[in-house]
Amino acid sequence: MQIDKQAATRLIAASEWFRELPADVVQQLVTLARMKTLGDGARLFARGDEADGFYGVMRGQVRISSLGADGRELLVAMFEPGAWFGEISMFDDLPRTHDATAQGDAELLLIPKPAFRRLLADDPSLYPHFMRMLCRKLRRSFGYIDSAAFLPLKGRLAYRLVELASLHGQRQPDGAITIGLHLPQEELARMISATRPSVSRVLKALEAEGSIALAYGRVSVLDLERLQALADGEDSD
Amino acid sequence: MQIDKQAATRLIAASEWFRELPADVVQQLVTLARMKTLGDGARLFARGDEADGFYGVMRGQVRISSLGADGRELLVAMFEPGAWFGEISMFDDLPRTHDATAQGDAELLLIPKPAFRRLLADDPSLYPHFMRMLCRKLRRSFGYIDSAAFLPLKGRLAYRLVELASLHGQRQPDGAITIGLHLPQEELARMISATRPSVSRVLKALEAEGSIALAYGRVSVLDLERLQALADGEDSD
DNA sequence: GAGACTCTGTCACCCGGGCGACAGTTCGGG
DNA sequence: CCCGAACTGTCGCCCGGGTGACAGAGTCTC
Repeated sequence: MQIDKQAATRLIAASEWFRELPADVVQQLVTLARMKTLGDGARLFARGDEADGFYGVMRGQVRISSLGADGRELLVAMFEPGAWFGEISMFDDLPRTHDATAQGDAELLLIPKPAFRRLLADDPSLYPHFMRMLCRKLRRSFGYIDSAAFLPLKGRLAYRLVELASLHGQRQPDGAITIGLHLPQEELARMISATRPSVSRVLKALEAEGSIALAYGRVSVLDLERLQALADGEDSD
Repeated sequence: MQIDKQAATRLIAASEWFRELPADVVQQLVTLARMKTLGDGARLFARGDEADGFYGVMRGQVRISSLGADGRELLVAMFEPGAWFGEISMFDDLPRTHDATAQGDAELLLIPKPAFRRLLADDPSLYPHFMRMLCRKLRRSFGYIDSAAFLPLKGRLAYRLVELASLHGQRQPDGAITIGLHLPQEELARMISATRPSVSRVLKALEAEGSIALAYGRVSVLDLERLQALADGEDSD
């Protein structure tokens, strides 16, 4: 698997994780990095697997999810080109917390764990930044927990749409925010642990209110304030 | 507020967070630490507050919780003497993520944020350890999210009891594990976002199975395996 | 040991949302 | 351009668990 040094350098240097690294360290990482190609639906790792390294997305998408004992899936995140994931096991040396599978053909850059750890050991000044990244993830988890604990389906969906808009949203000339993911209702349902028909009902309701616009496998946010209010539990139905 | 140097030294030196610190640094922390006394039910901080420091429990208990828009409470954790909390805001400099109130009269040790940050700055070798602590918290969050997403009430309760047993359990001579907290059903209900009557029903069922023993405001675990199986979603009702 | 408070058991009623199913629509590939 | 696959709208039925309420039991205080 030939590695595209240009692209790898860009992926690393532009990432939130490594953007503060000096150029020579980035180059060093590039030489240590490996390429990984995955076909649509291929599993990268599963919860409980020992971790091989830290992954960056070059092409395609990676789906992060949890599987219930009954086979139901909780869709935790979708990573797109430029994003990095899998860091937790780098820091605590424990197994993977989630499943990761390719969504569409994907190309990933892998920084092997030894390389990552050496990077840290060589330059401890990286820690504060990485720490902040972890804290951010924790805060996001707490937000999700609260939304799951307090909100009815409509609120949870609104919460998730706000998040998706901020992570994957593209502002349109008319002010709408299109979510740049293939988002069938089934997929949304898996994100908020609900069922497809329920999501359908609520989406229709939100559309009727004018809060969102719907297209085949696609959602746009028209009234972010309104969704935010719903996500905050302002139950003005 | 006079600070008991003996006790403070013990609290710091024995903690999971600071146990690797050399004695002189511990002493330095003691001199920088402040004492805080809280009456029953007094609020230490609320979500959104700016953070003043890192807290250790000397006496009493601290309740960590989240408040929904409708006033419902999600009980996240109860900290007892020896435990430390409030670290997230130390690392990312952002506001508190949860509410903290005293449960019964409590005495806390506060390491002010500047002191904590200086500690880190002076000795970056502390980072890896703190990072692991954060990762642990993240993993716990993920566990909670999964349990909330996949398990019915009975499973969620079992999950929580297993956790409580490991955090607050005291092994009895007869092999039972008594949970060393005052645990009325109302309290359990707040932990798993359910209602008291439902918890009552499920507790009775678990008692009838012989998985737990109940007393007034107290729960003992008799069959940890069984609870674990329920928490894993093995739905052999 | 009386009274107050807290905790527990258990009702009857209700409702959000799951389940299963099916028809209609949109899209994409040959 | 057509066919099959993927997606959506919408049923009717059902059930886990919420709501409100009340009586009984345990515990603490004075």
